[in-house]
Amino acid sequence: MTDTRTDGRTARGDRTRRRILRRAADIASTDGLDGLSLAGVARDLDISKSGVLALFGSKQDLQLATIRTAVQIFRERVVEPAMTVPAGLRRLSELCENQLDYSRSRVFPGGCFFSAVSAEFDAKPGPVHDLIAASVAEWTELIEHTAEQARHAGELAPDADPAQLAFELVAFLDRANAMSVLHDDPTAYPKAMTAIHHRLNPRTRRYRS
Amino acid sequence: MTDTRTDGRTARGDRTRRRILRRAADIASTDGLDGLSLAGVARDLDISKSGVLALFGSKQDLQLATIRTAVQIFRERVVEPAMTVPAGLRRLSELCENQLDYSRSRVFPGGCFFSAVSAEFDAKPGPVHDLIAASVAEWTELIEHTAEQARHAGELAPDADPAQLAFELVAFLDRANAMSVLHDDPTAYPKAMTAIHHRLNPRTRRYRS
DNA sequence: CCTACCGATCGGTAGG
DNA sequence: CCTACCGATCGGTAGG
Repeated sequence: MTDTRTDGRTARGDRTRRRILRRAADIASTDGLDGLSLAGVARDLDISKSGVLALFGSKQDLQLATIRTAVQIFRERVVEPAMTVPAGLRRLSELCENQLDYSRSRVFPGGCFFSAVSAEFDAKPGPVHDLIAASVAEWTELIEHTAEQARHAGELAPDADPAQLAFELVAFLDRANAMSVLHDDPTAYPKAMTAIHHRLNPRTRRYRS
Repeated sequence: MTDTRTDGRTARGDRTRRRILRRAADIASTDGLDGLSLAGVARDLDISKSGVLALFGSKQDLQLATIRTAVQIFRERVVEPAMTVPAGLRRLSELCENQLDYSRSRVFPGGCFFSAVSAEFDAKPGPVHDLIAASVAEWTELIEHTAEQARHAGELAPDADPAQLAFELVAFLDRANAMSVLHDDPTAYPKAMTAIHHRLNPRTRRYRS
């Protein structure tokens, strides 16, 4: 069970698993998690459909593992780099800029992975919906929490509303992604940057909820 | 060709066609335009799959006709009622409120039809993508045009940026729909209303781009 | 990880 | 609008 031959097989399985998941996340960002087919991802990676199924058990399990992979990529690309700057307004700005950069640079070919699959599963009950909703909520709560830290640090007006601010910031981020992917509109990201800076910069920080 | 028997058949075909399209729009708002299947809509309406195909020609033609139906419903529900109030700030406000009401009241069971199908087809080239993009652009251009009218009427600062204002307003509308459908969050629409009023109300109209 | 298979469902056609 | 059919593709299983 633990000899080198079995270890080699396990290691190979892990590598294949990661290749499948990365490809699955790319496919899902353009075609959706339902549009993601076992046969399709297998064909792309030159393995058999049953090979994919042997590693993941069922299509739904592949969908769930794909979402977890996208969460990990999002964390590495957007969240973790912002944790190197101090909590508060600077970190809030950094999170927004990183998210726009993640969308703009097409880390996933269909733009933001979560915008794509949220709209697909928002009205469909089940474990896939629930994992997407929890993953998205984690992000919006981070934005809101960071806004609250900024308020506590005196970087926002004492009567500022962190939940309202988070709503507006996330709205700008999502809208920029949608405009860019649907219309290929180059003004999308600059408009989001302008809107975000108006909410976060000193000159307009007097703005109240 | 024009006797009563043929007329009766044509009239029956039109009625069936409308029933199919209204049902197809409901299905597409939750399951997407690809999730919409000829057999599925036929089953729901107790007609044969080939009956649907006889009336629409192909699945893609059904998808295109479904989008046109949703556009018509959106116009009747959101745009036309706002045309009874004067152009400018009041109409801009009315358009936003009507859109929130259209989303909140679930005219389509999956929330805003266009948010659902935009995310589905934004990264897929073809005539369905193009019709969705054109329909969505018509709406955002109406918002921008109305903001421009408000500026000309002196209801916005002379240096206000209608395109930037439209970006922010549409962002709030889309975000409220997404939060409500994905998380069933009751705070979504009030937050959008708050954000919109801050952009459009006298007290904060001094806000500049 | 593989081949070989299963039933179900898909979009679409033939012919009426 | 219908019945009867087509090939293709789907997710999944058997057995290795």
